[in-house]
Amino acid sequence: MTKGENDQRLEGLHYLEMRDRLAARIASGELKPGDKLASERRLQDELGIARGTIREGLFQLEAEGLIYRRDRSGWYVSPPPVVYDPTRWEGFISYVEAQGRVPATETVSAETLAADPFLAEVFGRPVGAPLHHIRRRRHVDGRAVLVEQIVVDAALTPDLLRHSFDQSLTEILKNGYGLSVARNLVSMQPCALTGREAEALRVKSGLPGLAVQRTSYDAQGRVVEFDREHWRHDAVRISVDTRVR
Amino acid sequence: MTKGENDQRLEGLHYLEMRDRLAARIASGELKPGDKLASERRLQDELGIARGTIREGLFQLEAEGLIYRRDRSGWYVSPPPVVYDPTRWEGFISYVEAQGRVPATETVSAETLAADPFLAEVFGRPVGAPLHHIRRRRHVDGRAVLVEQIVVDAALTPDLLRHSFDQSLTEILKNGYGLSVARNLVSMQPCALTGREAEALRVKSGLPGLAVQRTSYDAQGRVVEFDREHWRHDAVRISVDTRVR
DNA sequence: GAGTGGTCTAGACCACGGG
DNA sequence: CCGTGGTCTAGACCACTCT
Repeated sequence: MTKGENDQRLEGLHYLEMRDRLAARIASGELKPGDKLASERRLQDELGIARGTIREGLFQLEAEGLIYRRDRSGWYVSPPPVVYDPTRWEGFISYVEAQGRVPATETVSAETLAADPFLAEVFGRPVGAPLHHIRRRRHVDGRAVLVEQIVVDAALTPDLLRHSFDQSLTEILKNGYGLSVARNLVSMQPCALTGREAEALRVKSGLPGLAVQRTSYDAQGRVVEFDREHWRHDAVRISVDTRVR
Repeated sequence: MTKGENDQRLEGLHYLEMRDRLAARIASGELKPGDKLASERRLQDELGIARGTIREGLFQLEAEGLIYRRDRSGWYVSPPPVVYDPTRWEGFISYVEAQGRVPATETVSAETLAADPFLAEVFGRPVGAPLHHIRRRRHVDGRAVLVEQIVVDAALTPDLLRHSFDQSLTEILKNGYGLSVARNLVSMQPCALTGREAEALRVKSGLPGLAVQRTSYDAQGRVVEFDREHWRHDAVRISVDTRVR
């Protein structure tokens, strides 16, 4: 504390100090998206701070979306988020590409299940009615950013599961079944990624995320699609443009 | 681990174990919104786990929005979030009350400042044009849930700062100046509450939050209001209902 | 096998809240 | 003033990744 060697003087709290210093190096462009940070034990030695304190600072930067971790590999500078307008009926693939990023989709599972009371209510169908359930994981520039579970009414989309869902579901519904969307009901809430979602995104349980739930209706008021998405919190910015009713 | 005294056996990781146990007590209703948890040192003794590990579990529950802390007072069970539709031109006060909760507003500051280049661009006015800046803190049931900075064009709202802003700004703009909103551009991003925002909300720096930015236009396309809000992540759920263009 | 982050312990002192 | 959470230390071992 009394050695004036570098700029090592710590004015305030150690972890905020180190957070600010790293944030400045990222903002200045000295550290660029994708760059790997020094390991926690290296930082520990360099800064003369206990590892727990180092980690406290790293968690803050992670919460701010500036850095992220790859399990047991290291800490990396985050790429910029993609902008997402959940009210628009255009697919993930098209808006990610429009932003100059590389999207990818993986189908985790696809099956037809009987409607439970909640989904029966959503679709306005009897309990037990067949519904297609599709789970997908989606990537931007090679990083998994969201997992989603889509439910569609099997009565409107016979043989849907014969398709490949690694491409655009939007296109399949439109071209294959003449279904298009006239209205979206979207709800979003910050959440913690845990259990199945955390595993699928390969993040530590408890990382902040964003849960998005969307119900899409066609012009006749039928539910075309019911979608639950879990996003990495640092991967997305929501943007909505609306006329006031 | 080998004593079968209670249900104290730990199957997995200690902090996830304790998170799940507390989450279950909250879900079951044994712990209700507003209830205070046992202190960290009490939990340490009761569960036979180091305090750092206890805290790790508490942080997870905090990230999930199930509990929150009052600085150096203790941990409490969170109340349910309020539902917020940022595209609607109705005030905080009315939608909070409509949900059976008690809103409150505090004006932190109100001043007229010259437009910087960014705000000049937003308002389509020259740099240096006078803009009213209003900072407010808003509460639900006595808990501070958001801070906001509102900017309005002084040319459209002469003498605006003579009003009290502890009431509805919506009403003032409509009744006092005939300004109403036809279009909203809203952008949201998970963030970390730090510095000024964290202080104002009296939360620890680094707590996850939601940053909302809204630009409101009237029917003539003039910018009526530019608003930056920082919410506690556990206090709000966003809901949007739109027709597809 | 070496290096990384992930988990955990057992202490310590501090700053602030509230009775 | 006491109890609380907030910060910090200095270790340890584990599970996984990467090469």
